[in-house]
Amino acid sequence: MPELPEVEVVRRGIIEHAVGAKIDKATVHDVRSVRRHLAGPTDFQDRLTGRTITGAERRGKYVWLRLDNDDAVLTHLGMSGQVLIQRPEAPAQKHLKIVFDLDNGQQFRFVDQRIFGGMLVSEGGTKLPAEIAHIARDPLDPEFDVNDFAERLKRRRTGIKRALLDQSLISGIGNIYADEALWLAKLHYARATDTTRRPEMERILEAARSVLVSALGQGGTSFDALYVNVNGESGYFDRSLEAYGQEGLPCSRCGTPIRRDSFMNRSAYTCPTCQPRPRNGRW
DNA sequence: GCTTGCGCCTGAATGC
DNA sequence: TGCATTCAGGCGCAAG
Repeated sequence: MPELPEVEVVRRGIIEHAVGAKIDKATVHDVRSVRRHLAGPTDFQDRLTGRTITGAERRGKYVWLRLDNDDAVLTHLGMSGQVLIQRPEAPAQKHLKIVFDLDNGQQFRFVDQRIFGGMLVSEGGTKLPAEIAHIARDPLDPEFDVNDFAERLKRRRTGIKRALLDQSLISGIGNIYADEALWLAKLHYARATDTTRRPEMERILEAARSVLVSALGQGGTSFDALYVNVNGESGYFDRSLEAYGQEGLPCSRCGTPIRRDSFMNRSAYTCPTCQPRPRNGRW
């Protein structure tokens, strides 16, 4: 599934292959992929026709195209979304949802199997679309404010993993990277946020940056000239995961079998030795 | 205002 | 073998 590093790869690919191009025609093949564009698919298409793409920006796992009239095309890949830049004659993908015919001879294609992702046009949204004003900066963002994050984390009455997954507090961290970061920081997911001390918090941030940077290094390798890669697989899967999905396998630090717990209707993987469950933990 | 849980969606994996 | 059920995941929204 696409995580922050893949989204960043998409952004770079768009800059390389689509910025400067005019959208001759926009076609919505599945209305569900524009369900967050409340004015509907026809309005979505009309607003894009004739517009020139002037840039691509990212906040967390959202990426948006800047248009020459100050509108923005906000995109989220969800669980299974891909952005491809291909020639029109390339065969249509099974789950092709939205196509922009560009005047540079290419097509911008949005493909999404599970339809958790989608696109919308945000009026005047080139700087930061209003629809995602609540999304916090990610820990790699130079303007990420550590003190502000620490303060808000302290005020929470919840567990640390829930907090890491809350995109309004810190963005770009999904279930996989949350588990990896917590393993690296040697903290249990149920650690209460209000009692987390500053050094622990900095350990978590450092760990989160580390997994993101490492994945970004991997993700960047899989993109070529005509294909803006988001193959639906994280580059991070290329290197071994330490905790996520490793149930029963020995922890690489201490050899204790990794444990899987049900958590928020999902999974949480921990090393029971390196990441002992806190006495007053919170879910 | 904050926290928690549901529902969206498909296909692979699993169970009977 | 074939059908039915479960699971995975990010995020918006509603309920508590």
